[in-house]
Amino acid sequence: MNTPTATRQTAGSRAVRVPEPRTRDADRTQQAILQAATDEFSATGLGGARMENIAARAGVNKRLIYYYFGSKEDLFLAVLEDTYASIREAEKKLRLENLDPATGVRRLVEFTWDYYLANPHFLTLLNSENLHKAKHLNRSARIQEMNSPLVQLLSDLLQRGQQANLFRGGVDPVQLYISIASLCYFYLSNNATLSTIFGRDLLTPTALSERLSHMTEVIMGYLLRK
Amino acid sequence: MNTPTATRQTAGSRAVRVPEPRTRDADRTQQAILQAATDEFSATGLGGARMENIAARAGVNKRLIYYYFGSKEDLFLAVLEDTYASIREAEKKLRLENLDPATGVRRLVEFTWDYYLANPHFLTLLNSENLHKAKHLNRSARIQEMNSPLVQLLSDLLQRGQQANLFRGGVDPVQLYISIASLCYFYLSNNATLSTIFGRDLLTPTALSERLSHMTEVIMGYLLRK
Amino acid sequence: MNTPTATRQTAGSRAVRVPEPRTRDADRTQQAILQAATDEFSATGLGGARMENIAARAGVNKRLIYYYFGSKEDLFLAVLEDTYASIREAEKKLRLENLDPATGVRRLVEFTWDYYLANPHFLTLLNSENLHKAKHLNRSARIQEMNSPLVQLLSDLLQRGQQANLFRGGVDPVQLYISIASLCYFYLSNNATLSTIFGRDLLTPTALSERLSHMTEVIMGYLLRK
Amino acid sequence: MNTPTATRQTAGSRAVRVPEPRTRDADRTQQAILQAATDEFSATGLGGARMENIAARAGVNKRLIYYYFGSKEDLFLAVLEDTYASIREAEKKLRLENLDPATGVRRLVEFTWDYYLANPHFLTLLNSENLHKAKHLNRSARIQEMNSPLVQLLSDLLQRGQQANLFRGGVDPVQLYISIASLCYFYLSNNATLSTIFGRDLLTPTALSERLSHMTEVIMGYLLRK
DNA sequence: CATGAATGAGGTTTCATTCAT
DNA sequence: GATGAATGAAACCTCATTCAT
Repeated sequence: MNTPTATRQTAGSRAVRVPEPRTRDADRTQQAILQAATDEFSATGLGGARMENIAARAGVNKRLIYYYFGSKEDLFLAVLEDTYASIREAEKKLRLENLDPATGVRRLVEFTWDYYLANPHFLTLLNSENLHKAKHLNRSARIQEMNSPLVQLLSDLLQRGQQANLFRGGVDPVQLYISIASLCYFYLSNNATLSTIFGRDLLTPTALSERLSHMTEVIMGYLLRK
Repeated sequence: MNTPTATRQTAGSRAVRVPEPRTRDADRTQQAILQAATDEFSATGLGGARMENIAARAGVNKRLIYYYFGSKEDLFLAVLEDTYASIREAEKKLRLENLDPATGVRRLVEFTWDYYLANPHFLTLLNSENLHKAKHLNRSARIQEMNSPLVQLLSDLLQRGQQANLFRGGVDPVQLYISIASLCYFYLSNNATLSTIFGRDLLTPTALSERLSHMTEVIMGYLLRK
Repeated sequence: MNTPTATRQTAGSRAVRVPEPRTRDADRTQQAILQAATDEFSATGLGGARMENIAARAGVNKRLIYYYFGSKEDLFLAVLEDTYASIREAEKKLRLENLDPATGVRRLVEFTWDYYLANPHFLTLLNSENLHKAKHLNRSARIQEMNSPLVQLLSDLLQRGQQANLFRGGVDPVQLYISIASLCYFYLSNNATLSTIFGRDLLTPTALSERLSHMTEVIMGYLLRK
Repeated sequence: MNTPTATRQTAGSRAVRVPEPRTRDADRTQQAILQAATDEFSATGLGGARMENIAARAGVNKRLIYYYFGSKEDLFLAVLEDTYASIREAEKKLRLENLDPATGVRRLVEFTWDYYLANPHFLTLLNSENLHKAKHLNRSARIQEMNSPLVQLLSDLLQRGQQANLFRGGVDPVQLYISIASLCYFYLSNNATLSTIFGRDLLTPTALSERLSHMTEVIMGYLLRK
């Protein structure tokens, strides 16, 4: 999404045609549809999304969506795949292996937070997919192999930190990864109801900055040896 | 709708019945509808829910739903109100003020985890409402006054813990409450996609038990003075 | 169709609601839809039929068709069942068992001819169903048990005729029944292309009368002992 | 359509090619389309046929069909013309005039039966065209002049048979021809519903052989002098 | 000779909702 | 208090066909 030159494939679902001779328009059109679908799906969920709106947003004929993506659900999967591809690509650009353990973990928390903040559709799309028990993702071969390399990186950080006698031992990197994601995700994803319940705007710059500090302290307070 | 004199309430909780000569059946029917709606909404989201299914689940005529609840969105709000009322009621039964600070916080983590586990619809319903930016809850006067008492309880625990030189200072109880909720909520709410991504069943008894340990350690590791 | 008082059931397919309290309107509406569907399906085939047209012909809302009949294919099956029910009912009114063998067979040829002439939709509907390899009828329990009683009657006639030394022996009643139907059916069903090929109007009163004579002679010429 | 100079023919038979410098591929492509269209139309009827499927079956681009045949209905007519051309060609190979009258008639029954058995699409295509009241054939000059030569041959056989005092007199050859076709056509065309109704597989080798015997006896029993 | 891209019209079906009793 | 009958609007999707190369 952010990298128009990357040969991002919408593939995975059957009906998608991969343009061999690389006609300019076809590619651009597919991108436009994908972008529009991302917006619509993230704004209203799978059930609430309207193919008509997606077509309008993309500036293309409704029929063309079916021509390229087959069906609403296949399009949804394509959007999910695209969304995951984007975050995985961003993750690759972190160079955690080059940082000292404590800085590395802090960097990871920041990255996760910033990414969710900058890509709110990521949260909504995942919520939709979870409502459907991941039935679309489970059909995708590509996603399964996109297993987050972060877990490996995190695992390395933890080991290095422990060997340096900085971090506590026995930490499951998957648990930690989920916890970091949890702290960032929930705050932003449930912001609307939380704000209502607590009667307090959670999205002011101050609030956001305080949240990041708090999360970092929670994670580091847990990890660092006493 | 045809009976303008009928005090049709969009409400839902048992206690708030109109003092007219109504049979018990009316109450039971409303409860059945509410329960059916909770199931349907949590299973498919607001957009995906079908009034027909709700009527079928409740074993009543579709028209009755409109008679009692006015519209689909009003029904959704009633479900939300009922859902919040239930968790608030459960929260009241905790007696954190009688526990020492560390035990109290641990107990709160457990309670949150257990409640989400036992009431999965709570997570889905909140996700739906957040997708809609809390527009239903914002219309409800009842909800807005239902601030979670846990924040106050947590605030007391934190103060007691700090005074006993057990807990670190400067902890915002709202931030901590949100963090506890985050750790429990995200793991369960996003279980489907997480399981797919990590290729690991996160709901086995062992996995659940490990998660609870991990979360408790994260929270206590952060809170306890070094 | 011809007998509005008969408790003709549109049943068979799942979605059909059988009106217990026998509301007048519901029954009349279902009949109207069935009649309209019969007309539309027989005029254009299953694929060519338009639900919109059926609704218009019946003077009801399109949605109502789905309310009563579930889907286009279920409606088609209901039409087929209704069509078969009608011809079976008409067949019952023949009293072949009371006629002498030769007269009985002649009467049967006449009946078949007259029925096809008076109910041209019967031919078209069967053609459509055969195009679909009887996939709708095969789903119907009712049809299977409606096995033509005519075969039994015909069998009796053949036996009586043979015992009286009038008819030849070794005649399979099913083969004969199919042959009688063939002679009538094909002439009428394929009339359009036959007329084009032979450049001769096959539907003038004279032509029809000649056809009936010819068919009767063919059948009797075959059956009667030399 | 884009090439007004191109002598695009709605025709279909091989011989009628335009004398322009065309490669063999063009001819082969047209044949492939025609064959694919025959299969698709006979399988699903005119209304049910999909241009997309025809293109896929023929292994050509959809646009090409329009280039060569103009429209779906024109293509359907081309298929009909091709189908009729084929049966007429087959009929020419019969040499009934060299056979004695009784053998000739028997041979004709056999031929008709065998041809329908070997070319089931013939039946389905005719049914479709009859559903549309022969509106396509009526537009074709070629078809209208293609009177079946069998009628003439049959007429001769009848005359010879009558002169030899073998056959009964006063038999209209058209009626007899239609009857022969009827007996063969209906059994095969309506096989699906008949099998369902009678609960008996009508296409086993034994059943087919018995049918041929029966039909031959019916026709000969009618024709032969007593 | 051939094709991928694109479309407008219209198809079946679904849905929340209301009418009439 | 309760229900079967009925509907208008709009959803997803399909189809024959044309555009541009």
